Amino acid sequence: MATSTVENYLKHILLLSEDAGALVPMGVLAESLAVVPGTVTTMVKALADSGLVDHRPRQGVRLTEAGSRVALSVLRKHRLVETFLVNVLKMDWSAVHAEAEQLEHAISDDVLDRLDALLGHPAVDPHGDPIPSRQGKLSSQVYATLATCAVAKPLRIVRITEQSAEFLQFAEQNGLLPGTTVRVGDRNLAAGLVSLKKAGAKTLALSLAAAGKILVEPVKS
Amino acid sequence: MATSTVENYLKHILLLSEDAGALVPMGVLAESLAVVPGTVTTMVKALADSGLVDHRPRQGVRLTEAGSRVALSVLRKHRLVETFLVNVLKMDWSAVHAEAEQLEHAISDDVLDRLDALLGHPAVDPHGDPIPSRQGKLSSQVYATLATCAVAKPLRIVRITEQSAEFLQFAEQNGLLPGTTVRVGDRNLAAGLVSLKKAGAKTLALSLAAAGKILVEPVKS
DNA sequence: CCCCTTATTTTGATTAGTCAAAATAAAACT
DNA sequence: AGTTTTATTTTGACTAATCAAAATAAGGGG
Repeated sequence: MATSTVENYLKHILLLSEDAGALVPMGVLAESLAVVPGTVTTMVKALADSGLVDHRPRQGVRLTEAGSRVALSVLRKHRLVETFLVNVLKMDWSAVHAEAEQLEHAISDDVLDRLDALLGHPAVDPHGDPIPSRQGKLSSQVYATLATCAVAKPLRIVRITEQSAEFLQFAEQNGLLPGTTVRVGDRNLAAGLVSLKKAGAKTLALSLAAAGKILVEPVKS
Repeated sequence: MATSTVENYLKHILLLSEDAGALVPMGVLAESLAVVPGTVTTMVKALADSGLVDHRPRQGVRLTEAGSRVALSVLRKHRLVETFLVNVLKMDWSAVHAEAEQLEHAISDDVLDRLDALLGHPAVDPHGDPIPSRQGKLSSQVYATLATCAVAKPLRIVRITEQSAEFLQFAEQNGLLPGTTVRVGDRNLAAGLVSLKKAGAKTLALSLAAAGKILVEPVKS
């Protein structure tokens, strides 16, 4: 099991590499980790020995496949924990980053999966940053869902991520088809309910699970 | 801020001292921490230097006032986290101890308070062990509440911990007075609801907040 | 009272992670 | 090209936490 220091190095390398595979200069990494450059050189060489990074002396460092897996897992924990802290514990936006910084190293995969389910499998965290999937995919084209989007803002439904006939019928009967514009009136995570407003129609209540299957994008107005 | 190793030493000393102030032998502590005795001697001397414990050479160690505060705070985190994992994330009883062991060192007081509120201020964890109060009081005579007790088992109401007239009237009108025997039918933490069964009466739904104010004890039958 | 067992403490080493400061390589200007 | 600036790497040292194994007390029989 990687120590939390190792996890941090990998996470920072991931976040600092512009596009996948780009070399991160040692000085930049040192700055980001609030550590002197010499320390980074030492650690990075150790990480390279364990096969987690690829170290190009005097040039920089990048993640290997194995390192990338670890880094994405840590990032997933970080962002899901942030989402939990804001959506369930009603914590302040600005305070959650520091908290998550600690918790991301202490939380197990099992707990994480349950948290993910509780939150309705959000695609983005409260800041709008994409949450890597369980399989370690970090999609750049990310849609929010009705379970995770901003409230009160007008949204266009873009996709229903559920194949079952029952669910699709339910969506059709309530006019929740791709293209439709809706707004989330209120979201009560404790009760697992989302209330939805459609122009010229009465308010509709939706379970969190159902809401999580409806992808939306902000309407540019 | 105490390192998590320090927190662990203090927590173990607390749990191993039969009554407050009893000396814990070094060997017992070493066993409990899965560490060789020499290590414990070294660490305990360091803890004594920081004023967290009182070390009696060749006899044992006990917590000081300051050490006790830290230890109780860690224990509170551990037990509240366990309660959260079982009651909200529906994790297995047996698995939560190891998880909480990690999380207890990563969680802030702020997060803990919010978790405590979400759970309805439980007095005991899923194992029935008492949860220290925010002020660091660990009551030995501990009652469960309708928000935290075992389901389906018959329980006698022993106390209503709420002074407001409205609440007491509500309790009286629904026959929830000390001495009454009830059973919890189902508890849905996501929805914040507890359903209550009284012999020869229809099922009654109660909010988690209300349930948390009603202390009960198991009926010995 | 002396020896023997048992618990505790010392001593010397090790690992992970860090810093300060000197040494080195690469880039960037004249 | 030659020199200066800048980034990186080395080197030596430190802290927290640990172990192995030797040294030291404390008690408990005989």
